[in-house]
Amino acid sequence: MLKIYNTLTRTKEPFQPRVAGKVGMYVCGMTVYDYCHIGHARVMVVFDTVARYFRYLNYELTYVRNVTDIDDKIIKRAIENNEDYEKLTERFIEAMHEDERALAVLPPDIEPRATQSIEDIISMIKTLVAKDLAYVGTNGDVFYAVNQFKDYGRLSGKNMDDLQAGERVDIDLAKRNPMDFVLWKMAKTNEPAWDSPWGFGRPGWHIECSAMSTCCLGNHFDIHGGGMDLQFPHHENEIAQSEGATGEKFVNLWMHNGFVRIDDEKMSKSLGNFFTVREVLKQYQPEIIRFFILSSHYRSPLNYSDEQLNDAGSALTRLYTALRGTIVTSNELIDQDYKNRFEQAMNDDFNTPVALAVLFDLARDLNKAKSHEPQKIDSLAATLKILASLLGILQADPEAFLKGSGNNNADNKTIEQQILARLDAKTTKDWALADKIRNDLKEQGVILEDSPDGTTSWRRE
RNA sequence: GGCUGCGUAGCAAAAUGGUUAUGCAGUGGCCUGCAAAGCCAUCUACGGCGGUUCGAUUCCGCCCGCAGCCUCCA
Repeated sequence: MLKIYNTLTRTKEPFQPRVAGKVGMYVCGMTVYDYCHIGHARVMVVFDTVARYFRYLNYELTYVRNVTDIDDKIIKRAIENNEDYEKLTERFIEAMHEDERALAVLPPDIEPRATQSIEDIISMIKTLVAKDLAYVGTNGDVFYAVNQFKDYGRLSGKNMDDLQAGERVDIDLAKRNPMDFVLWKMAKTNEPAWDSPWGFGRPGWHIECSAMSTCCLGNHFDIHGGGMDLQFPHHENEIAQSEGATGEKFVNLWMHNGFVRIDDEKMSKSLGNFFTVREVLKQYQPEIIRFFILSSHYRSPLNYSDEQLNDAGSALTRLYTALRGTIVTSNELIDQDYKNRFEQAMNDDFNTPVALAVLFDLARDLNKAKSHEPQKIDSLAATLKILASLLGILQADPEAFLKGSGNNNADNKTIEQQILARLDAKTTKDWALADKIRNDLKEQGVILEDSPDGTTSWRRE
């Protein structure tokens, strides 16, 4: 039985789909004005893994992840770059897709964009205004009247009075209540704008997600996800908008992933302490990044450091080494014990660290089978590869992974030649020469491994 | 100040009211010409103080420390 932690109730709940056998999941995606950093990668990988697991459990999943392609930051960046804002967003959407593919993140089923959903957004705002949940402020912007929505603050555990007691900066006098938030923002000269009953402008950030999610998945759907920081105010506002407009319950289950940190501090654009995915990819194989992300539970903080990435690389190397030389053919050989243990881990709120631990136990068994019980090799290897596929890892050719890491110099052909030379030296028992060749390669980051059958395999460290 | 959450061995990271997590690193052994890889064995734990309990790292309370949200942020 799959259990998932629900932010709304702060407990793990047995997962109950709204419609038997089907799941609708919406995840807040990127605002595309810059390259994705490792924090964004975490969202993509985490929810990709969730999506893979739902499909594995035979749910008919509709996975929606939006793209925010119009907002203040985009406009600002476009002006800085002296670039058309649509060119800018196209560029970064393409870059995002490249990063996704590198990280083995399967594309969502639907990827709606704010600028392509303007009609839906306007119609939702109209409804909110008609229901008196929204009003036009003194500056012409349309605001949501937070006081009109009784459950406001429930998701994030905020109390309205406490919030108002807090020191809020820049209270916008156009609003009736400082907590009210923008639904429709009037355009300044030369800003991108769409016509609306309130004049030319653009949607506020929160409304687009309400409009796009309900359009794609219906007024009421199963799962809504995103980073922790979106809990308040973004998701709180989404609930107020959607439930306010439709009069129906919006989402059953809210999932929030933890942050990536650097030196125990949140990685974020505003702090400037972020690493982009493509930056990290220059140093590490993409699968190492994915493994690193899955090596901690999705709700825990994840500290980013070279040491951690290197460890992830070593760990993956161990798994691929176990898989080396095996041939995976059929699914029917899958080992039930390991499958059960793996599913148990994943069923417990997607506990990927435990799921990975199962894979390591499996790898040890596989290594043992290689020397003692060859008849078990095929089944164990198949089990390892199939279970790993649910996490989006171990799908590459082991040799390709083991030889492919590193940013070093020696080309494969030279390495192979050196190995042949060393094998000659070994047959004449010229250990000095054999060891010299091995050491020279080692200095270039190439590790040699002699096998009992007289051949030598190699990998990059 | 209010509200969340966290504090596990050298590092990372899980589970659990009494029994091996797991990975990397260390130590000893097997294997090897020597290595590497692999296998076997093994050393480092549960922030502090109280309480509940036959027994707590695990439940409860307090304290200390850390992070996040309360403003755009995955």
